[in-house]
Amino acid sequence: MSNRRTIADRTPAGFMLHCRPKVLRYTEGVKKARPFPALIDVARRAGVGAGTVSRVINGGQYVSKRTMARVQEAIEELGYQPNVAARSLKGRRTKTIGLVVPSVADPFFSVAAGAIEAVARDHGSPVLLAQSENLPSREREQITSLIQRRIDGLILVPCDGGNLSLLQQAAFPLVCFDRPFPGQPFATVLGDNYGGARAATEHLIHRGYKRILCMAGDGKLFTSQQRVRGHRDAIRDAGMPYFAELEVQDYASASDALRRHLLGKDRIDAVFCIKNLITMNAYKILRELGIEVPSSVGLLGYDDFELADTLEPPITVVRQPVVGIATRAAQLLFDALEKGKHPKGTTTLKVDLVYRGSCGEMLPSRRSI
Amino acid sequence: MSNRRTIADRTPAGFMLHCRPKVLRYTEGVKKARPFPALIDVARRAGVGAGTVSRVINGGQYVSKRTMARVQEAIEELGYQPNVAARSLKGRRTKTIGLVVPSVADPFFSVAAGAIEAVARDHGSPVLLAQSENLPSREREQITSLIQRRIDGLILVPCDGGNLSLLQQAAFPLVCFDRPFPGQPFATVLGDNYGGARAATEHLIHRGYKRILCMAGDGKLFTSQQRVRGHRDAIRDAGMPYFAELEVQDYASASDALRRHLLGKDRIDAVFCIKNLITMNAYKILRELGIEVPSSVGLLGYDDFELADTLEPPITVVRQPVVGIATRAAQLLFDALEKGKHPKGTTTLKVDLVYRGSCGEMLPSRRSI
DNA sequence: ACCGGGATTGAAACCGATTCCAATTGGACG
DNA sequence: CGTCCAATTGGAATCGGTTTCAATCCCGGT
Repeated sequence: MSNRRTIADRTPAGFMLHCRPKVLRYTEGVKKARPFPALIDVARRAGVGAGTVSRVINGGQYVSKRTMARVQEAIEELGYQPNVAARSLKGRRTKTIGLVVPSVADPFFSVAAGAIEAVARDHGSPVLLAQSENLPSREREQITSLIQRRIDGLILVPCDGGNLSLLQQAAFPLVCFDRPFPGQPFATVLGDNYGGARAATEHLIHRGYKRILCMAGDGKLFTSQQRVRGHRDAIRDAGMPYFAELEVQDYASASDALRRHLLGKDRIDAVFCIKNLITMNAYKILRELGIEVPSSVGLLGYDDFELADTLEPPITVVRQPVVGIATRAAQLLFDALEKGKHPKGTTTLKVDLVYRGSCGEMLPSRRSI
Repeated sequence: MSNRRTIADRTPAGFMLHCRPKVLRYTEGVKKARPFPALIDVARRAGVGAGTVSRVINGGQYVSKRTMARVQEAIEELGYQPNVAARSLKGRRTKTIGLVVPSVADPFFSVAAGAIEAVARDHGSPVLLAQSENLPSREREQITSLIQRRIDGLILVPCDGGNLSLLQQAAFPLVCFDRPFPGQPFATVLGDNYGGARAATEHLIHRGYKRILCMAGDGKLFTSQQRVRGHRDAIRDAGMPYFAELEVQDYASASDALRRHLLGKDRIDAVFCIKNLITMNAYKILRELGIEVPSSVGLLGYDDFELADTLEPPITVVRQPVVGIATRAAQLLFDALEKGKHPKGTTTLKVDLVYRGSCGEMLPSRRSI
């Protein structure tokens, strides 16, 4: 049985053809099996118009106390929850932001995601989470999906410049995080990769290490490139010879390369690891080979990690202010959204060199870069 | 020149009063500054009706090849992106799921979140991420926020039973993850906490340890309780005496308690840590005090962690199949969404006891529980 | 030229909010 | 008690899609 009602029920037949007026949207008494009560249901229950309920929900300007109370009561009774999708259709704001990271399982990005969610929540916007896996095509899919959901703004760890047109068309505020957008002046927040790596290598040199192996991970990534650059410049400025073979630019061969350089002739006497997991891996290998750290070989890692201070010896690292970077990025985004000040330029946050002992330092301490 | 057409053009004036027809929604020539082109823009560009464009987008049933091509072209030219909010308003599906975890910075949950996002993406649904911090009030806020966004389904790590009514009213599929919903038969996926802990303690006992300190973390959490229960039962079934003072139920006093029990009289000879971070902390303290592991004191942790196999000695742990649990939860949810089979009951996944050496085992190996 | 019927198509209702506008109400005041 | 102005209020258009319905098109068959 259909509860659909057309004008035919109320209009003389002759009118039908030329003048088909709007049908009443909700027919009283007919209970639609809607999962959630809608605003109109609240309105009817309180015996007021839709506009009035809307006004009550949005701060209650121009609504009498009595009406307000009645509406509030109806809202309570029905357990009314406004539909953000409908609201944003008219209002142009979804109160939702997007976050695209390579992988949330990565401790760096998971901590960042946590901090970003916290800021977003304080502003009443949940976070739509997407992972790009550092794949341009995946990134594109994810951004498209977020655009179709009309996010108010996006925090992105760009892995590719190819999606520029997508982003330009979208025209919502964008903040890049950890990496800049290739060749574009989008707002960006990141740690001082160059400075951190440079200070790290200078430290190694200063401690007397001469042949430093640089384990760079994925050489195509911006962070990796910057850190390698800092490393190279430190070597050059110290007047030391530069050896191309002492840079390992990919994950796959990293372990083998390290082993080779630790055992063959022309042995290295220090390892500079450009990322978390690489450092841990290098530590494992050094242990496995029974090489003394720091006396035979020095070890220095980029990114701090749980237990870095507990290993034997404790590992000296460059520590990025992850939460600070993430929070800053989120704040920039909400400044743009709420105060309209569109963020531009790059914010580079200082990093710390945390002395712990894997390069032969005495006491735990640190220096700000 | 307007080709705006109201019914007035075709209707005798007298009809107007009683029968006020709808005005055409878009007047050509007036370019609205809309951030994104809408379906109607595509329709006009292609010279077809809105319905036709909609049909093209949704699979192209009942559309001629020629029209189809024309519409596709218009979509390309305008860079049209459908508005999911508008779509879901009518269609009742937001193609978005919610995920509420205590904290994404926690490695356990970040890995889980990554796995869940991966499954969700495969189904074309991004994930709305929310953190509860294990606070009931926060959990409530977050769930409310997700409901207002009309998520299709929710994966929840419940920290409180107080939000039941909210969830019941919402009536979307819900899958609990890592913990059950207190007193409710919602679908749940978790590891075998009881069995894992029991096997762990049995192992310690079997290795000859007699006085085992159980560091339980937050004793109010389900996982903690289950594991403590497994631990107790193992002790009881071994016919060993049970000492209440050997259970530490909160984080704050954990370190002090451990130190006390390691140094005072009636010393313990093993530590069973119920969570990741607690294990790492215990390891630090054991090291700091110069206590030999496993000869003086045995150490066993719940949850595997990076470097557990590299510490000296490598740490024996109970390993949960995190990705498996998370993936299963996500799959249950999408089964519900796509195949309509509403999930019920609890799925308990097996855990592994990974023998590494911190309890005096010989070789690395493992046993499935 | 006429007819039946399936393939296409456009128009308009509808989803659930916001917002503008016009109408009504209420209170102060003369 | 009538006026006037401001505070309230209801109604309708609108956002951007989906979906139903009826109209039209196109065909072969007669």
